[in-house]
Amino acid sequence: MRIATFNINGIKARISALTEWLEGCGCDVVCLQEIKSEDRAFPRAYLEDRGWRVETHGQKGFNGVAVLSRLAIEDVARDLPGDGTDDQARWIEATVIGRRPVRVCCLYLPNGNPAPGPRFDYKLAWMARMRARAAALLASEEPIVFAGDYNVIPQAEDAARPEAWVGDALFRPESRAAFRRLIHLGLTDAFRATEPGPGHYTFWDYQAGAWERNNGIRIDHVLLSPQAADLLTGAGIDKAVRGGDKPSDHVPVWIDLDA
DNA sequence: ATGGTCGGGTGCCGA
Repeated sequence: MRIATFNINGIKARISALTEWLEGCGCDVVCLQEIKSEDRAFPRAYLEDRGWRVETHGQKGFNGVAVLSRLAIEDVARDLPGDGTDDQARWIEATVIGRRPVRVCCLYLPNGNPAPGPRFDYKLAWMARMRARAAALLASEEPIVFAGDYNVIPQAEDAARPEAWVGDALFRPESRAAFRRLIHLGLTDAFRATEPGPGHYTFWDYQAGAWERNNGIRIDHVLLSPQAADLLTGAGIDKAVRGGDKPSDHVPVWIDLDA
């Protein structure tokens, strides 16, 4: 089972590039972030006609997540528990049925800038809520995948120019510590389990020729429960997508599970 | 549309 995560930065602007990538990626399940669309405006029928089951959790204008699946989907849940006043569409989870079922959580973690400030407070509170949700799911001892745009640069080696990110909400010690608290639950960073070392990025800013200079950061991650990590056979970053026509500023990250 | 660049809710704001 191949599962990917891709922050598409707007479904309307990305439908062509997304379709082209979907047709060649070999994915069974795709987690999308920043669909920037209400559910009723999402091109559900277009994707269903191409063989995908579609579950969305959108809102007008920004944020928004979706799960596409070639496999049967069960038990879809929207919103991250823990704050009934949070109306931002950043979380959807569902069970996909391969040779065995896998719980897939698709997340768009808050950016948090400017930091410090209320946006940064919201990011850290959201990460604490995610930790609680992950701990609750881990009690099932089933394969669970947490795939999405984490808006966290875990280590200096995950940025081409780490010095440029000091003080940014994506690289502040509090954000990195909260990411480590997720890892310390027993989760595995699937890409890092496969590809150690510097020079692997998933985001290049549209500004200042970041792509041409390879000035990237690794902020899109797939974390695995121990039972999912047992099934991991490969992981990768589809870097070439960034050089295509009308690209997102993020590229897809994928994993293969023996499931 | 801006500083540099994209996306959308718009005539800017979020990233």
